[in-house]
Amino acid sequence: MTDRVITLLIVDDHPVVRDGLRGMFASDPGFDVLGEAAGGVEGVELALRLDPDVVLMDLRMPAGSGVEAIAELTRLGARSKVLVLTTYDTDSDTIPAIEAGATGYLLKDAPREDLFAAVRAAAEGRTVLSPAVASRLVSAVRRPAVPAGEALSAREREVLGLVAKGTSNREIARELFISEATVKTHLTHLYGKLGVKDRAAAVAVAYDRGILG
Amino acid sequence: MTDRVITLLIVDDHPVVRDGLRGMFASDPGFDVLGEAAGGVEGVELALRLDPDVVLMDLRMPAGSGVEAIAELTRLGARSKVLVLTTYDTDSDTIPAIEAGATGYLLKDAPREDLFAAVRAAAEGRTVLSPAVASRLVSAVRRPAVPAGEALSAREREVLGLVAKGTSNREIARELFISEATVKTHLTHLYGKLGVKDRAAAVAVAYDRGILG
DNA sequence: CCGGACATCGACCGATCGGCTGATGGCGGG
DNA sequence: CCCGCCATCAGCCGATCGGTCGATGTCCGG
Repeated sequence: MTDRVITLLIVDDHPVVRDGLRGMFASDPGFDVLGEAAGGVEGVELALRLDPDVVLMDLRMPAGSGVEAIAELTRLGARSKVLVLTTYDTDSDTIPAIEAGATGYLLKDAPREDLFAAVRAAAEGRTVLSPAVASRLVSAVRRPAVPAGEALSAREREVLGLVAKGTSNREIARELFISEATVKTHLTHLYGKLGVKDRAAAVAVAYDRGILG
Repeated sequence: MTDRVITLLIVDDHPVVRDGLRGMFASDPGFDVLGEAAGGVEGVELALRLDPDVVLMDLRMPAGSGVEAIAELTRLGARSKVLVLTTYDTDSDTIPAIEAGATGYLLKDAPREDLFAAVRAAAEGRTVLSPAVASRLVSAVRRPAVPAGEALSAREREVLGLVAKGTSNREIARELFISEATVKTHLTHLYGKLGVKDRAAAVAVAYDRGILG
C-alpha cells in the first residue's frame, strides 16, 4: 500500500534532532526528506511550498509554537499529515495538538522502527499515538465534566502567574490596574477550573499541567 | 594542539538524539564515536571500558540519572571529560552537574559548530558553557548567602509537598502528627531558604528547582 | 563539650485569603 | 435577540496565614 516514496518535512528547533531525523530517514530509500525548519512559522511556509506527505513537528519551539503551526496548516487545508514528535507528553501539549489536527503523537524516545512505522501510518492518514500518550488521552476524555479542568482565560492565567511569584491580591490588583475584588473573582474562578481550594495548590496544578514554568 | 582524533561516548535515552550526534561526528574525521549508552548506569560502564576522551551526557534519563553518572565517573577517577548536553537549563540541573564534575554544559539547541568546538575544548580539559548557562551560574554563585537557597530538610520538603496539594496548616499538622505551630515553623524556615514570602511562591520555586513535580 | 542544624511546641496579632451574594457591561454564538 | 462566558466591581465575615517572641530536646561534628 505504501510503495510510493514518502516525502517529509522536519520542523524542530534543535539542529541535533533535525540531523538525527534526517540521517535516520536518509538510510531508508522509502523516505525523502524535502526540507527542515527550525520554527513553527517557517514550518508552515515550507509545508505549503514543499507539500510533503508528512510533517514531523516538534511542539515547543522559540520561533512559532508547534500547536499554532498545526492549527494553521489545518485551517489552510494543507494536504500534509502532521506527526507530532516531542519530548513532552503533558496534557497541556497533547490535547491541543490533537485538537489542532495532528495525525499522530510520538515521544522522541520511541525506537526508530516505531518511528518509521508511524510515519508510514501517518502518510496513509492513520492515527498513531505513543502508548503513554494514548492512555493519557483516554483518561482525559473519560472525565470531561468537572474533575478535569477547562482552560483558563488569559486574565486568569495572568493572575495565576503573579500568584506564583508570591504577589498578594492587593499587589496583583495594582499591577493589573483592577480592583482587589476582581482579583479575588478571577482566583475563585480558576480555583474551580483547576479543582483546587487555595493558591498554593493552584500553582502546583498549573505546573503539573504545563500552564506555568 | 588537537591533532589527535578525539574519541567520544554518547549517553542519551533518545535514539533520535544519539543518531543525530553520531551522524554529526561521523562527518568529521577529527572525531571517533566509540559507543552509545541509553542510560547513566550503562554510560558509566562504557566510559570505563572504552575510555573515551569525551562523554556527551544527557541529564534526565530513565535508566540512571546523568548527574549520578557524572559523580560516579569523577569518584572513580575516570580520565574522560564529561560534556553535558541537555534540553534543560534549570538551576536544579546545571549546578549539581557542574559540582559532580562536568567539564562543560551545552544546550541541545546549540549550533553544530559550537558543539564541535565545545567537544574539542572539553577534550583539552577546558570548561565550556552555553551563554545562558554561564549567566545562570554566575548569578547563582554571586548570591550564596540568603537569596539563593540552601537545601530543604526532609521534614520541610514533606510539609511543602502537602502545601502543594492545598492542605491547610491544621490538616498538615494532623497528617504528620505534629502541632500546627510546628508546621508554621517549618514553613517559615523553608520560606527563608527558598527566598519567598508565601506558600504559593514556595510551590512555584519548588517546581522550578525540581524539588516538586 | 559546645555550637549549630533540626524538630518540636506555645501564644499572640495583624494581614490576608476565600466564600458568599449580587451587580454591570461587552462580546459572540445560536 | 437572548444566553453564556468573560471581565469588572462592592461589601461582609470567618478562617487561615505569616511574623515574632520564646522554649525544649536531639543529634552530629569540630
